[in-house]
Amino acid sequence: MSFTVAPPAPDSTPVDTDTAACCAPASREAIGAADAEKLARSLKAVADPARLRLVSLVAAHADEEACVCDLTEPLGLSQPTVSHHLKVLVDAGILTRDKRGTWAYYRLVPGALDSLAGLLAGL
Amino acid sequence: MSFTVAPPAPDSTPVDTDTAACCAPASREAIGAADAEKLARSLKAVADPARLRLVSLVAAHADEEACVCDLTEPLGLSQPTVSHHLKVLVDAGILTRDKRGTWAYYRLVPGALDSLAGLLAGL
DNA sequence: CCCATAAATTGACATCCATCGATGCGTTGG
DNA sequence: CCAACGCATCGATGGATGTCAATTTATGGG
Repeated sequence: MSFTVAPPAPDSTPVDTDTAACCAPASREAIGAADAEKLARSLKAVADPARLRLVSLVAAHADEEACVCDLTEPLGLSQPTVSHHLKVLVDAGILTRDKRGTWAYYRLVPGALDSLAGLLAGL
Repeated sequence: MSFTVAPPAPDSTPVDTDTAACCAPASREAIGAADAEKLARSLKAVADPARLRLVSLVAAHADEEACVCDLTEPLGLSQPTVSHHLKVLVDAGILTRDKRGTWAYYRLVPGALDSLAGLLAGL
């Protein structure tokens, strides 16, 4: 969604050519620093055992939505910790939060994981 | 910490969760704790701007291999830092190292990124 | 031999991060 | 109106992590 793989910078930076020292030159453009940082931020959100299990637990639920009370016990973590991880996943655009009454229901953002996986495979 | 998170049982189908309290029950099994930790370790290796750019730079090279001397300057990081990141990527099975003479050439492990992406998308 | 180069290792340091207990806020039910 | 419940936030803390300067190791050339 927000990741533009194409480099927005037309290159005021002279991409060298002078060295040609030990290796072959680049055949295509690599990822830009800004895109790398953005992609890394998204990957960091998923690169945690607890958060991976949270995503999996939410995806495994029958109607693909789950409340915190259902996620705390199978993880073996305290309720504040689970809330923290869920907030990270929501901020990263992986999950959505929907508070109905006393409970907060989380569900997967459709295509979010696939988008991440696609960007990773297309490096 | 009243109980250990990782059961000694093999990883395939460890838990049968009793039915939940407030929400719908799980329709399929979620990822196990051991698998989550292993996947998280691989994802952590890639969840860093510098390492993402390293992977991209290596992949972008003409013969898909690059030495440290070619990677230090475009990253804007010191040589020890680049060496450190490359070691992380090699340890994670993303890159391979091949020292020829004075130079060390790094290249992508075929299918490593796709495998990671597949595991991520299949959560 | 000795020096120059390439890369890895070490040690130190600052920052980030996962985790918890305690607390606050909003909702539900009696 | 008040107690109970679900969840978020706060503050603290121990451990992991990214970064660099200095040093070490290994290779090659004069």
